[in-house]
Amino acid sequence: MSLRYAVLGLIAELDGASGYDLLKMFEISLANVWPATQSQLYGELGKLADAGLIDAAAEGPRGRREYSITDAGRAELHRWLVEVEPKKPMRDETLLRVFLLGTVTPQEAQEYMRAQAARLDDALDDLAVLDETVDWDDDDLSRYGRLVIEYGRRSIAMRRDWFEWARTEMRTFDESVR
Amino acid sequence: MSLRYAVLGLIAELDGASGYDLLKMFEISLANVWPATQSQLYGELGKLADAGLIDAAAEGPRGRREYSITDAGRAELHRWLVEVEPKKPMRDETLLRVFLLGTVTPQEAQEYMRAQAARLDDALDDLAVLDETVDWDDDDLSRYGRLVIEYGRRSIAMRRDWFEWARTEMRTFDESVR
DNA sequence: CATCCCATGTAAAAAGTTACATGATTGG
DNA sequence: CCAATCATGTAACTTTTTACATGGGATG
Repeated sequence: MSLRYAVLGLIAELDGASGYDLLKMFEISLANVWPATQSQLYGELGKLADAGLIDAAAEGPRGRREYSITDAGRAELHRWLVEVEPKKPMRDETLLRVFLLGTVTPQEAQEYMRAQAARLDDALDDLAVLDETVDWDDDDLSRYGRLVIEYGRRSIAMRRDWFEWARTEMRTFDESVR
Repeated sequence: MSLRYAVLGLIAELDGASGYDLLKMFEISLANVWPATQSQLYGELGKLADAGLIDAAAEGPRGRREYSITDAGRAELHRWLVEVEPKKPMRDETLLRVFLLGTVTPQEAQEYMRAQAARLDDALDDLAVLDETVDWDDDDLSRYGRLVIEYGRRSIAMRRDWFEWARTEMRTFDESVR
């Protein structure tokens, strides 16, 4: 159900946005938070309009349709944000691989861990560049967006450190096997 | 496609496991890594058997069917682990909420952040208890499982710290608005 | 006037969730 | 013998992904 609130929330913050505008937001700002495809987005816009949570303006220039949140929509968004318990069915493919790393040779496992740490190091660099490139405004989206970027930075740094730590731990496994 | 390899990998490590045995593994060890329901699991076992990646033994005591990995299955698991690039379409509902926190009052936002930090503190305590309760064996699954637990611990600690940091950051937003 | 970007929509498939359904064996 | 646990299977639904399809408007 979160997609629904992601869309509703974006419309609340970006009044008068079109499906296309929202799609760009999903691609840029929400890419690492709550990705959504064009297909999902337009479908959800239809459902939100049917439910009376958003209003669709008449078609503009290229069939463009601008949306704005209704009072009912604002109330529903608010309810979700403050009342509904977040649930966390987090799936982590990288961790799954680590969990199964006992099925390959120690050399391959080491190499895997090393490559992951390196990949995360690169990601940290990219994030630093991004942070300097983007000119952060003072609107809500930018301010909260910056907090989310910092979250990403800490998350990646933590993962990198863990991969390096775990790699040395795994070396002690190999020794005990020998 | 990862579910397929989660199942295949578990069978590789726990030779002769039944669907039921695997389900317990998903509930206990993989709950926070790659959750799967009974429904998904039995379906996947059928597909893996059809694809020749696992062998199903004849029915035992209570209709129990024991699975073991085939050479083709082991090769396919290996290929996935070392050759296929992991992809990370991570969705984070909590982060999505933070992203949209500009739509509620500063007081409500503060309370949300505070509650999240507290929740993560509790989770850290639970994890410490779990770590002391479980008696870790020396098999692959236990050793790698411990690495994954440590990942969880670091991840939760990082999140807690971030929530506390972000909460104070958000207070400066409110001041500039006033 | 062609190419890029704006702009929307739908169909089909894969993945994941929830619920229902059934029966055997073991331990107290 | 009764309850808990072992054990499997399927149906219906929701969510997510991938692909196809179409056309208008701006810019060089």
